[in-house]
Amino acid sequence: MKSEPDEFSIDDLARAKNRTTSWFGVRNYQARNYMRDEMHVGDHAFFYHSSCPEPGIAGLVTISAPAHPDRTQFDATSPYYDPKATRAAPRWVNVDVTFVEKTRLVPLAELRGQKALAGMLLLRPGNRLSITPVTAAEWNAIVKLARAAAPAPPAAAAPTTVATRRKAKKAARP
DNA sequence: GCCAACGTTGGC
DNA sequence: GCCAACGTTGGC
Repeated sequence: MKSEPDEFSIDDLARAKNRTTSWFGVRNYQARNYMRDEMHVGDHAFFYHSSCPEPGIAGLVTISAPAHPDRTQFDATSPYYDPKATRAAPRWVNVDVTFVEKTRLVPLAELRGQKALAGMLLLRPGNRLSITPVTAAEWNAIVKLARAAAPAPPAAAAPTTVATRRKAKKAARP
């Protein structure tokens, strides 16, 4: 489950009341359907930080309430307001998620390097879905990764190319 | 900030 | 139902 940490991070969830939040704001039918049809109380999920300097898996959560109408769709002051949704016929639902554990940040690039995750939906090129299913094998592989030490960073910075030096020089001009 | 890859909208 | 235009996502 993706969230932009600027909006709501794993630390925000850890601080939230009952360490729980409604996963509001999903406005994609496929992602909604996963919450509505596939996610059950007690299921586990990864908390993924997206659209940020270091995208990747940041922690583990559990589903603590089944899908119910997303309140923000009725709130005209919310960025997630949907004028076509009515209380009689809500269009958007969300589950509740509860904090389980903050892990080390497992970067997207590291996930991409894992053979065991080659088929993972999250990593599929062009994938934009904010909620995607995880197989048991993928779950286990990632939890193992998260518990392992982070791989050592490269010993030295990448060598500067002529092109990037030119660019830097150009940018430095008054 | 750029851009590729999608999803949604709305005219026809 | 088609499809072009437009908006959004999200990595880089």
